[in-house]
Amino acid sequence: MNIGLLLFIPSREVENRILAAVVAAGFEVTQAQARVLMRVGRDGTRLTELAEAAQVTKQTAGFLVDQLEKVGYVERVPDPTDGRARLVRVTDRAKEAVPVANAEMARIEAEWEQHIGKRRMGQLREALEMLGEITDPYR
Amino acid sequence: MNIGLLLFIPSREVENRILAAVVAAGFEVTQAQARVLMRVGRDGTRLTELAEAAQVTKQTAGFLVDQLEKVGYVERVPDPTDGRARLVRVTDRAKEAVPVANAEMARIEAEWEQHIGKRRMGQLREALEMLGEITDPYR
DNA sequence: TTGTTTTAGTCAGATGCTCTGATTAAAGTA
DNA sequence: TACTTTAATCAGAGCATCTGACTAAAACAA
Repeated sequence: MNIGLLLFIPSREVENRILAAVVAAGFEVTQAQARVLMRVGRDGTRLTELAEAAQVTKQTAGFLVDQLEKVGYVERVPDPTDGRARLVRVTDRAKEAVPVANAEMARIEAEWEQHIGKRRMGQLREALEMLGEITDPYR
Repeated sequence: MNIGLLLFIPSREVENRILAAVVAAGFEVTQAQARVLMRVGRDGTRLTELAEAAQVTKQTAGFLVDQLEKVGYVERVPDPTDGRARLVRVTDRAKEAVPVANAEMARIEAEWEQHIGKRRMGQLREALEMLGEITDPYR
């Protein structure tokens, strides 16, 4: 079986379940918004960086940040080091979603480990981290 | 690092590169169309089955099959066993894309094996196949 | 300093993919 | 036969994404 599909299936499982958990906890956010939100750093991140990290155009990132801003999950503040730029920052309200997402992620990992064993989980993670070195465009 | 993201990055790499190779070979097809096309079986597949396999609604599958039909990559024939249904079949023209996709897949796997080693590739595949047992909704 | 080029972001417009809800026709069932 | 389920389509809508054009600030070159 095609390794692309083998990778895709569990990755979608993770995405779907984490989003479902966050939505169930009362956060109204879409998959696309979440992908952008996930990439916002501690001290704020520029739109251009978000676009690169999420693999979308600046326009798309801007569109999604507009929506996130409208519902109060991010805010835009001026970048003190560059008059053209603004920093996107996660609000306290949105930060409350983090533990929800982490808990679901831990649950998924536990289920997987239960099924394939601790050893194989370790091998899986090791192989994926190394693959990231050659497939991740953001590092 | 989040294992969902670790899985997603190489899976996207595979999808992007295979699509790019197929498009470069002169086939005009989109990612969404390709995902449906990939699921059409040897002797034809019903729209409903395609929708399930590709994780989309029947309407979406129908929309994509319409486009694929328009450019001549699939055809719809009556299902002899059920008057309501029709079978979607891949045309000879579209079948020519298969070796192109396979060649690119082989190239990717070779690159990965070069980077992480044969042993880890084997472990990766084994772990993913086992994970498929609990995460793949179509088996 | 002034002029040119690059960079950060936005505006406008279009397309593509996906969904929900309603409908038609055939098949299966009581 | 009458009812229910299934396969597919029609109609309408929303979201995500893109390309191209633009503005303003910053960086750089002469």
